[in-house]
Amino acid sequence: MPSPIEGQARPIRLADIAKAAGVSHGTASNVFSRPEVVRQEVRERVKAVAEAMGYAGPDPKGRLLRAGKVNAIGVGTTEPLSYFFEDPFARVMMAGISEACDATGAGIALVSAANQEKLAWNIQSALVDGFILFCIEGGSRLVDLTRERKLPFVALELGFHDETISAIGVDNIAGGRLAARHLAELGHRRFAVLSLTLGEVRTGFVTPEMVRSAVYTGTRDRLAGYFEELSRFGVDTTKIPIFETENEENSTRAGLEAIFAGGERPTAILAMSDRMALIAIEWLTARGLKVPQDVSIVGFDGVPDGALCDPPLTTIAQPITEIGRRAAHMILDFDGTVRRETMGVELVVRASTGPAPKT
Amino acid sequence: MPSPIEGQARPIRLADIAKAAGVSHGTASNVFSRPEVVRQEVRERVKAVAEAMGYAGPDPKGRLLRAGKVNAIGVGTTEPLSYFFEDPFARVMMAGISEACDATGAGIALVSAANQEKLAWNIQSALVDGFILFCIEGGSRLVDLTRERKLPFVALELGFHDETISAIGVDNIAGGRLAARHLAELGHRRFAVLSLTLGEVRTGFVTPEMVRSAVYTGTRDRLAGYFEELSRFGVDTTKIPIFETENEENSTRAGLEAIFAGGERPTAILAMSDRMALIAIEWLTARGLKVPQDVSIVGFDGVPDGALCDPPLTTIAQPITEIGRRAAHMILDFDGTVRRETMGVELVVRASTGPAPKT
DNA sequence: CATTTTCATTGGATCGATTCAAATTTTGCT
DNA sequence: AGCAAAATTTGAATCGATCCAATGAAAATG
Repeated sequence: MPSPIEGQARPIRLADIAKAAGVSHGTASNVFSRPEVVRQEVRERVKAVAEAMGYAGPDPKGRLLRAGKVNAIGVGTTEPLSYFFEDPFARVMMAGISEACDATGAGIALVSAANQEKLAWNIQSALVDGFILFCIEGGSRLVDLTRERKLPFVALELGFHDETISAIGVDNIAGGRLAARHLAELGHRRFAVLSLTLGEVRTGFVTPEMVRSAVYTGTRDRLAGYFEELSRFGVDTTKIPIFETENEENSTRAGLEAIFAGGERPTAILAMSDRMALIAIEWLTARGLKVPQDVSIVGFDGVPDGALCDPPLTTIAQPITEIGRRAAHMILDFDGTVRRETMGVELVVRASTGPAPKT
Repeated sequence: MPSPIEGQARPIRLADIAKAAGVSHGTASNVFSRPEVVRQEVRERVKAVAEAMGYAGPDPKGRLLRAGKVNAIGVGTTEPLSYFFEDPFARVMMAGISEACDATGAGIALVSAANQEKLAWNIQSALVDGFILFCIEGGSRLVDLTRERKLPFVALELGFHDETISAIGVDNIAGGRLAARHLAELGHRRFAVLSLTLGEVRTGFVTPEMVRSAVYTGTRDRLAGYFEELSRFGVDTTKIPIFETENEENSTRAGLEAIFAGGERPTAILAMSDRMALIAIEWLTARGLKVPQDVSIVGFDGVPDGALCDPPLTTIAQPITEIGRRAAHMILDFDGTVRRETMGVELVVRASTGPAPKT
């Protein structure tokens, strides 16, 4: 007798149905994929046989090989998979990607890996038509791996000097300037920067030397924007402490400790991500420093959380959803060309910035 | 002439490499998938040829057919894809699923569709080893479609009388009782219920008749839990208004309008989801009613947002992450058996509930 | 030197479908 | 009935790999 759990006796194939129904593979195939070309009587007979034999329908694995197209786009990162559901920036981006995929009926495959080997394998074996890459830390390795697949792909953040790959990002220099100008106009003259990674993952204060050799041009550009603008206001930018974090709690806190340990405390913090800015607000508040009365903070990204925290965060907003949408369309409507798009950013003034304290 | 963008001249196959390198396709295959069995000299030659010809590596499409296993689990819903990144409940669940997938190196494929036909096609053609189904509205159709695939699948929420499908859910009756007892003990006697869907999607007040014929036993059980417990406190449950919503803003607001339009206003609201509870808090506050001084609210789910809102939400917490983890493992370690797991729930008292107002 | 082991390589079979030119059957018309 | 046109059906080829039994070559053993 068949075992209680059906399915371990090798699954039924289309060929089995064809034989049982006394038709050719071709006809059997047509019954499922182009029913209109087969005579009704035959169609019904084949369907009945399929039903009776417990056929699961044409196996997508087989179809795929023939058809060539998966109809899914892969989204890759070196972070764990939960990043997609927990990080506010990633979530908004994914919402944009989802929108485009929903509209065309494409699926989304999330690809990630804790360790390097698995990452390689996962990228190499992902069943997708193209990739969208979240280039955070480890981004260049991710890009190299993906390039191997010879599938279309887009890097989010144009943080690469490599002009041969498609990418969508924002005007980081303009964003940096906007943030800096806002603070300078409020009278601030003593600053500190919470920076994203410049190259290899590390943590700590950054020297001008390191800035020059930065791998991530995105980080470098934001910094350049900050400094260009501050120079105009007569600020000596060489004195500004820059602390590189891993854009998470521990290293950001460490950075704040280090920055506020010095004698000349800043009255304004330029954070390269809302995430860090939010952590900074919390840290400062817990330390008894008022935001913005004692210290002003400007973030970068424009994630929804920034509007909800206390005080609401002044930030440089990226059109995150739109970037996601466009990235997805680049893959979905891939035409073989390399595209590099730079989106504009916007200063959103909320309550985390105020006039410099008079001292 | 070859176009400027490489790749449209039919991609290179393993067989091409084999021929060019003068080895059999068997050996060529081994070079990539079991390099240790081929002599170093040969291995290097083949790799060099592959490199020179711009071979992208063994195509997963081909490998898949042979190997049979995709190494990815599909997560299905009838909501749009963005649901996974925006809904707080779904996000926590996905985090649990992600954790399990990360640990085993599996990928996640998100499957959804706006319209019915696409849903069918997407489920039918998803390249996955099994499915986890978010059974919100339209759940039964989703289950039927998935069953056709004859792949392992798990329904989240045991909201189905059908005992032949694997499912993980919570003890809804116990949850209902916990919520009701908490409020009753605070002295409340006038209640209203914001309910999830009972069957077909609709909105409006619910009759006892409809409750009896509910398709979603999850909804029915929560209701049963509420009422059983309230009866013990001498509350006439037949007088309690039950408003069925679509678990989103508009219908929940409509429900509140309807409930508070009546003469006898409730002093306590039993919401079957934190989402509705949160909307209710906002609605009441905007109306000048104080939570919990005028109206107490208990949610259901235990999403993180509930702890952050004002006032923080008292709720029945499900072990959401754990449910996600287990669901993923059911697919990943599928052993052919049907499993139905019921998880416990917990009353989390925060500030949205307080003593009944003395009238 | 003959014989057994070990190591590499080969090439055919297979995974499960779709496609398409050719063959066959039906239908339509005179 | 006779014949062209239309509608169905067939079966071989293809998609791109992996697997494995058989074969051949080289190394180890008696």
